[in-house]
Formats: sequence, C-alpha cells, structure tokens
Amino acid sequence: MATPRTTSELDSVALETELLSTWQDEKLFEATVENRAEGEPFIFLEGPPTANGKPGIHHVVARTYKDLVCRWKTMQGNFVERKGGWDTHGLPVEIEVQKRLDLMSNEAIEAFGMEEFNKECRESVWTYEAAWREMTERMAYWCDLDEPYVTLHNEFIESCWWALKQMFDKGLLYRGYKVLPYCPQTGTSYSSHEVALGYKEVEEPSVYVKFKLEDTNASILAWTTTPWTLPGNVGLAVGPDVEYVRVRVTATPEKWEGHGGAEIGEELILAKDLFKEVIRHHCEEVETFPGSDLIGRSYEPLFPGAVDRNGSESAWTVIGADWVTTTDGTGVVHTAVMYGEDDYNLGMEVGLPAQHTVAMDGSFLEGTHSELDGRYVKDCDETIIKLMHDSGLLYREKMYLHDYPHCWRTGHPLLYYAMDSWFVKMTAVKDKLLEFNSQVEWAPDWVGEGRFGEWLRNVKDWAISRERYWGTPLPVWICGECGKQHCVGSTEEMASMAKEGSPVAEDLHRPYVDDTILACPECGGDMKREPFVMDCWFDSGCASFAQWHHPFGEEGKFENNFPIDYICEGVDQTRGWFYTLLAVSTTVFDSICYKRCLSLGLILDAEGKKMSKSKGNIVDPWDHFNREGADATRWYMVTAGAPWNPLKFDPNGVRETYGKMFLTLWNIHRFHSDYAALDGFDPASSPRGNNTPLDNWVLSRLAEVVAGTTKQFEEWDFHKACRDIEEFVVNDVSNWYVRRSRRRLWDEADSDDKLACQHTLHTVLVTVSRLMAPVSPFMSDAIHRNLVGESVHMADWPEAGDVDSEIIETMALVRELAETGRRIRVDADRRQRLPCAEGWIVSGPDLSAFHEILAEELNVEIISLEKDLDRFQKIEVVPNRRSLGAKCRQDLPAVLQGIADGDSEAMLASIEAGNLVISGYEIGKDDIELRRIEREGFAAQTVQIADSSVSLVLDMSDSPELLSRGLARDITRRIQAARKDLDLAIEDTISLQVWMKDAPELYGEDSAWIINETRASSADFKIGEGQGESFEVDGATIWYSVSRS
RNA sequence: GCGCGGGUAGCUUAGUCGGCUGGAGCACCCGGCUGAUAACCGGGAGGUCGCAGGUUCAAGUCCUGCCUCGCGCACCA
Repeated sequence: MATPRTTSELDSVALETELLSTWQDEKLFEATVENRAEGEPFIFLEGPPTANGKPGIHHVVARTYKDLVCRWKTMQGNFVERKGGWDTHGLPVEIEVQKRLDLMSNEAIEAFGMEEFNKECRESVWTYEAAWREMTERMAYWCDLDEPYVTLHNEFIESCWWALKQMFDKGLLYRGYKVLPYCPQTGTSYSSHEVALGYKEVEEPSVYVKFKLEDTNASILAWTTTPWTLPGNVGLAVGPDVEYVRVRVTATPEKWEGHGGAEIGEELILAKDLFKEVIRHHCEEVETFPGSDLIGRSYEPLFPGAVDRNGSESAWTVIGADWVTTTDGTGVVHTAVMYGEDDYNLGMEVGLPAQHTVAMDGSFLEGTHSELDGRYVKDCDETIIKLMHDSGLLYREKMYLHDYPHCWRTGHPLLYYAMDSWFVKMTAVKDKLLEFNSQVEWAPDWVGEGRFGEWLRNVKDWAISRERYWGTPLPVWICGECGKQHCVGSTEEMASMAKEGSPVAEDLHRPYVDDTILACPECGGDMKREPFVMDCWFDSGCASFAQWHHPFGEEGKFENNFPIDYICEGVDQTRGWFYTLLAVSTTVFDSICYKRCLSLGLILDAEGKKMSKSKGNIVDPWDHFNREGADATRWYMVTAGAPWNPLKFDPNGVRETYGKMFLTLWNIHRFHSDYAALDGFDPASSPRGNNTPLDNWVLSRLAEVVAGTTKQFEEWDFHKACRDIEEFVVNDVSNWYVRRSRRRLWDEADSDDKLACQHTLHTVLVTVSRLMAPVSPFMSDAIHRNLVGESVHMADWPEAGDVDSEIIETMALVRELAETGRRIRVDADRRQRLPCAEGWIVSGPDLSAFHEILAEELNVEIISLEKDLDRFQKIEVVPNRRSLGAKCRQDLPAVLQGIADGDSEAMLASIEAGNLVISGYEIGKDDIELRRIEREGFAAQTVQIADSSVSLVLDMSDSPELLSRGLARDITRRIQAARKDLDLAIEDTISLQVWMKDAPELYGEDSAWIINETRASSADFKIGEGQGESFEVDGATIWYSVSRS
C-alpha cells in the first residue's frame, strides 16, 4: 500500500499500451499463473484458430470470453494454464495456395509437385500469424503463444496417429463408401460448408420412368431429376404406410408435351396422393393398397448389364423405406446406390449391389450402354431420355426448377458420388456420446439439449479420410499381397515395420510418408499407405492430448489436464470442434472431454447482417483498440447481451461504453487519487475515521455488487454482472457518493470525516477494479496499481462483506425524495436555488441520518419529521389483484369497480370491523393494500417505496433571509462559471465586483459566503446598474465582473 | 421443409410465479442544476409488446397457427 499518485486526463490508448509493456517487463502473465501454482487446477483448452486468415472482431469476442473466465478463475485461486494452439491443416489452406498458384485441379497440383505444394501450404498457414499475435496481445488475451501446439508438428501428428490406432484396435475404423458432393473437374469432394457456397437455381429435365414389374402386367412409376443415375438403378423405395394406387389407362390426353406416353390399357402404380399431379391420361382405378404390399416385388432392370447382380437378392426389387414421402415425384424413389446418400444407406441396409456406373472423371464406365460409355454424364440427359422413350419406358418428362449444388470454383454441377473413404464407427458409440453429453454443463443449456443433442441422436459414421495432400496422413498401410490392413500408432512403429531399404519419413507429411513401405507382418509382402489425409477436424479433436504429445513421454501432463474444465467457441463449432472433441474422447478414452462449454452467438453488424468480406461490413478491432481502447471494446461486447445471443456490433456502443463507464470510473479514481496524493493519504497507515451513513451505504451496495457479480459469473450471466457493476459505478458511486462527498475532501485539515471518505473510496475503487479485472484488464490494473501498489491480476477475487439492506432501502428513499423535491419545485414554479424555509417528511422510515444530505439536495433550511400523518396525507385503498383474483374470479372487474368507487376511509373502517362486502364478496385485510397519498393544496408529492408511502412537503413561503440566500446562490453560480471560463485553477483567487438592481437585500453573511465560495480576495457589492456580464433572476438584474487577483 | 433462438419506443435493451400505470439507456424537445466528467436531475414526446386466434377475472408473460429475422440440418428422389 502506498499513497496514490495524482493522475491525468484519460488517454485510454496510451494507458493500455504503456501497461502492455509493463506487463511484458514484469512477465506478469507468467507470474499470475505461477502465483497460483498450488491452487486447484482449472483446465482450459484453446480451440486452435487458423492463421491463414486475418483475425476479425468475432475472434476478439471469443477471446474475451475465454480470457475473462480464465482470469476470473485465477483470481479465485485456481491454477489456470493457457496453452495457445494453431490449426494448420485442411482444405482451406490448400485452396488458398491453389488460388495463388493457379492450380485448379488435382492434376495441376500433381504436375506442380506434391512436395512443393505442401511446402507452400506449410508457409501459407503462417501468413497472418503476426496479425493474430498483435491482436491477441493488444486485446490482452493472456495465452501462451510462445509454446503453442501446432497441428502440423510431427509430435502432434504422432498423437493423432496414436489416437486413430486406438480406434482401429477397437474395431471402430473401417473402409467404406460415403456419398459426397463431388466435382469431377477438380477431382475434389466438398464439405457441406463449401457446398453451401455453390448452390444455384437451375432448370433441368426430370423424368417419370416406368419400371415393369415381373409378376404382373403393370409398371411402377418413379421420378428423378438426375437421369444420369438411371443406369445405376438397382432398387425402388416405397413408403410402407403410404397408400398407392394401380390405374389403367382408358384414353389419351388432349395435350401432350415432350417425350413419353402410355398405351390404352397400360397399368401404372404410384402414390395415390400424387396420381392427379402426375398422370395426364384418363384412367380408371384398379385398386389401392399400402406400400408394404409392393415390397419384395421384382422388376426389369432399365439398363440390363450396367450393374452386376453380384449375388444380391434384393437387386431390382421394391424396398420399403420410411423416409419416402409424397411431397413430390410419385411416392416411389428410384434408387442408385452410389449416387445418393439415402440410396447408399438403403442399399447397404438391404444388400443392393454397390457398383459404380460412373468413373471419377464423371464419364460413364464401359459396359453401361453403348450410346453412353465414356461420355460425361451431364451431357447424356437427352440420350437417356430418348433411350427410355424408344423402349416405351418413359411416361413423362418435365422441366424442374430447383437449387442444385455447383462447384464454387469451376461452376460445374456437383455429382453426389460414393467415394472410397475411411470411417470411424460413431454409430457404435452413440449411447455413450449421449450419456457423456448429458454430463456437460452447456451454456446456454438448449444448445446441449437441442442443437448438439439433436446432432448426436442422428449421429452418422465419421468419414475421416480426404483425398487431399495437405493434412495429417492417414496412418493405415495395406498389404498388396494379402490385403492386410495395419494402422500405425507411432513413428517408432512405422520405422520398426519399414521394409528393408525403404525410406522412413522424417517429416510425417505427404509425400514423404507415402514412400515408406512397410513389411506385412502376415505375409511379408509390401504394404503401401492408403493415400488419404485425415479430416482436419480430427486434428483439433485430438487437441486435448495431442497438445502434450500424449502418450509419448510428456510426464503426466495429459493426466493432470483431462478432462477439460472449460472450453468456449462460437456456436458454429457445435458440429465442428465441440463434436470432434467429444467424438475422439469417447472413442479413445471412453470419457467426456470437457465439463463446461460456452457456446457463443454469432456476431453481426449494427444492422443485424452477418459480417462478411463481400458485404464490406467487417469491423476491424483495431479501429476500436486505437480509439476507445481494448477495455471499452471488451466491456461493450460483454454487456451488450448474453454471450450466446447474436451480438449486433455497434461501433457507437463502444463509444458509449467508453464515455459512460470508463471515463466516469477514471474520473472517480482521479478525484480520489488527487486528494489522496495532496493529503498524503496512505490506506495502510492513515487513521480510519468514522464512517458516515453515506459511507456505510456505499460499502453495503459494494458488498451487494460483489455477491451479485460472483453469483452471476458462476451462472454464466457475465452480461448481467457487468451491467450491475456499471450501474453501481456510474449511478451509485459517481452520481451520488462522489457528488455528495466532494465537500468532505475539500476540507484542508485532516478531518476524521475526510479520512473516512478516503478509506471508503479506496475500498470501493480497489474492489471494483478487482471485479472488473477479468473483463477490462487495463484500467482496473492501472487503478489497482496506483491505489495498492500491486497488479490487480495478482489479487484475489473479492469476498462479499455484510450487506445492510436497511440502509440500502433507506438511501433509495432518500434519493427518491431528492428527486421528488425537484418535481415539487417544477410544479410550484420555484427555482432550485431559492431555499425553502422548511420541508416535512411525512411517515416512512427514520431518515434522520440523512436529513443533512436531504436538506442540501432539496435546498431547504430545516427538514423535520411530521408525525401527524393526516395533516398532509390521506389514505387510499388499492386492491390486491393477486389475492382478489383468486377469490372473485370472473366477478373481479365488479369488485375492482366497487373499490374504486368507494370512499377509502369508510372502506378501511369496514374492513377493520370485518364487515366490508363488495358485490357479494367479503373483503379482508389481505385483499387490499393501503397507500398514503398527499392531500391536495400543498406543495407536496408522495412516493411509494416497498410497502411504505412517504410524502414530502415543502414550505413555499418567502422571507428576506431566504431571498438573500437565494440571490447569493445565483450570484455564486455565475461567478463560478466565469472562473471556469477564465480557466482558473481551484486555488486561484479573484477580484470581484457585483452590481444589483431591483434585487432583494443581500445580507452580510450571504455576501461573505459568496466571497468564500468564489475565493475572492477583494469584493465590492453595489446597488444600481453596473457593467460587464449580467443576468436576471426573479425580476432583479445583476452585473458582475471577475478577474484574476 | 424440419429443429433451435429471436421479434418490446427511432436505436439498444430489462421485464421473476400470469397480477397494480410495460421499466431503463442513447437520440430528440422543454425546464432545472453544476468548480461535476463526454456529468447530473425533473418533465415531455415516442409502444398495435411481430400478426391472428385461444386459455384466464387478468397475457409482453401460457397454448395454437401464421409472418419475419438469424443459425443449424435437410434441400433428397
């Protein structure tokens, strides 16, 4: 503790940047962590960002919530380590490089050279690292960026390999197909994110095709918008509970457009609901039946020989599927196993042959059909339609308008295509996932139950392989001789299994790792690596242990830091990182991964639109760091709303926060420290003085805020906590406590009262800075350092003191009365500076401790308590609706009317006698509330506080003494303004001249008061007209002249 | 289309178990106050509480449907 230094006007940017270098010199972050080395660990995990994009304001939001929780927990005594991390793999990195080097296909990349390409990727991921670091430091996100985990490091990759091997050993890793949107031009399949970029509305031919049943003379009608999938047809799906109809064609239609048609007498089957929409011919209904009757019936293949039966019993039969609907088409879904997700899943379920009819380059495979083989499928629509037409299998064609995904790079339509993939069998651990999820404390809880729970309930096997170049290589090798699959779990294992003479990759990336040939442990044959890399989400999903290079000799780091206590990211990570962390921990450790997860809302611009580069509505955090500072920016983001709600980022809001919260707080601090420095106040050694009720009140409010903040932080309501702190600082401390205490500190002698005030201000400021430190770490530290001599970030989280709720209520009433007094004056047209002789407070609690304050605020000579309530107040009976409503139900309006019409005094008497009956209901004490209101004819108003009513009455009479005092106040006010205009220091003295015309007499004691208040070394008061500045008050004209003496 | 979350004054927002006249802040207008900072106080104007039904003595609050915005899923035959 030490005497505070005086402070200057606020320059928040300078304050913050100076503190940053102080922190750096002191290695303060490290010190705050070490300071709690013996504390209970609170484990945080940083979700790794990618540094190949510029950091934006939304990253500042996420980092604020990460930071504030970690800082808060540290202050509470927890040991909180914060290791940084970088996500460095994945398609976005490749695409950046491809764009820059104009390598828009896999062929182009391979011609360029995979080794070179990956080198470019490796460099590209650091493009914005410096920008990230600067942002992180400037916003005071405390996180170890010097020893971060990096997903491209061999150590990290090795841990990922180890994890995958755990899955492999548990039989959770398998090879299969996954239907993905695929671009045959670039040879790439896309994630849903990228697909979303490329939806285009297109009009394409769709066709209704007849599938001839084998055991009866009828055809099932099915509809498709992708004629190119028809050669791959191996099944028809119907809804078992959907009603179908079999119709016979009786006459041709009047009009017909396009290909197709039907013969008279031909029989067709389709969903009854869709009959009218689809069938153009005149028909008679033969029979109706549920879809289940169709299941198992065989039909003739459209393109015989295009797909081999391959032993399948179910090929070219009707299959039941409950997802079939009758919203469009025919209620019959043409199923081509390899070209649709539902199709594929259904095919696997019932054992349809899984065979491609289309090659990876998008052309039909040889043997499909002589007119189609080798041609690009999208060019074959017309041919296929013609083939169908010619063989009488086409019923209709119809142009169909829909959104269809296109390659966002080349603009070509994507094909849903079954890709060779490796999967983690997440479906096998679904129950575990759900159970673990139920153990996570989600904020907000509905994300856990809703969005995330929904996702888990529909969990699919995780396709973790990608046919790409830049990523963690899939550590699975397959023997070319016997087909044995082996999953490598460490670099050592890879080296020990390497075939004699084979290179052993030192850098674990492609292409080096591709060259490592293993010797098959079964047959000794050559094993080659599966040429995939892993989904980069797998990398970050491994972060909880791979950051420590677990389990490769990291000395218990992992065991001590798992499971994680707290993670925090944007809600868009629900299906991303939130999921992959849980997916990996469930399959590898059979454990939850994190105990608490804060899911943040999206950040929008001030208009509520999503921020995006193309809209140009991106907010650059530096605009605010360099203007209002990081504190105001962070505080604004936290107080603007609940963390999980979308944040409309309004630059004016940051400005407002700065002006209101930080400027005010700074000036409170300045006010305190200036006097403390002047007086040599030392909180440790200066005598305490006797607290006034005002001191006790603000300390009680402080205790209330401490308790509230702690509770709200625990409940994730950071926004509420900070709004309360702000309210306290601005309203209670600045606008009331400091305003009411100014004169106490002006006292030049070391008075008891001044010391009490200084100790109080010290406590309030120190405690408030501790409460604010997690959210706004700069100003809180500057204040704390100045007052305590130590960084706030080394300090303990405050403990709430005793709350005297009586004094808080009393003060609320006092302030209400002060405001009421001004209202009375407005109504009575009496100016504030003209004192009233007397004011009466009628009923209510004892306010005598605050009579002095009230007298000053109200500008009355004497405040007295009026005991005779009836002198100024009368009683009003108001209904208690809650109680009456339960009693009277539908008769309530009549009863309310009865009470409103009744005479309050008479009703009260009846109630006390127990015989008040209104509209047939007996009205008791609980059914009403008593309210006292002021009688008419007085300058008075009544306020209701809690269950008491208090009236304030002001005496409006004048006297020469009062007029003199009022005049003195008005003159003083003008002279003080003049002093300010002259830019005089507070201790400067002035020469003063005053002329008064038509003014009331100014008494000697009042002119002396003016002289004292305005620090006049000489003063001259004259009657008559004068010169210089003048003003009028109540008919008098006053001239005055002020000069420095 | 399905799921989740929003829609309260020009803007930002509070509103508990359904209960007294829907509170604040910013901006605006009028007045007051001030050696008090980008301050403060009083008053005013500004509200179809997204719309329509329903339940209830009583709905911003509960129920149903719809509109609308955001997000996610599915856009599929």
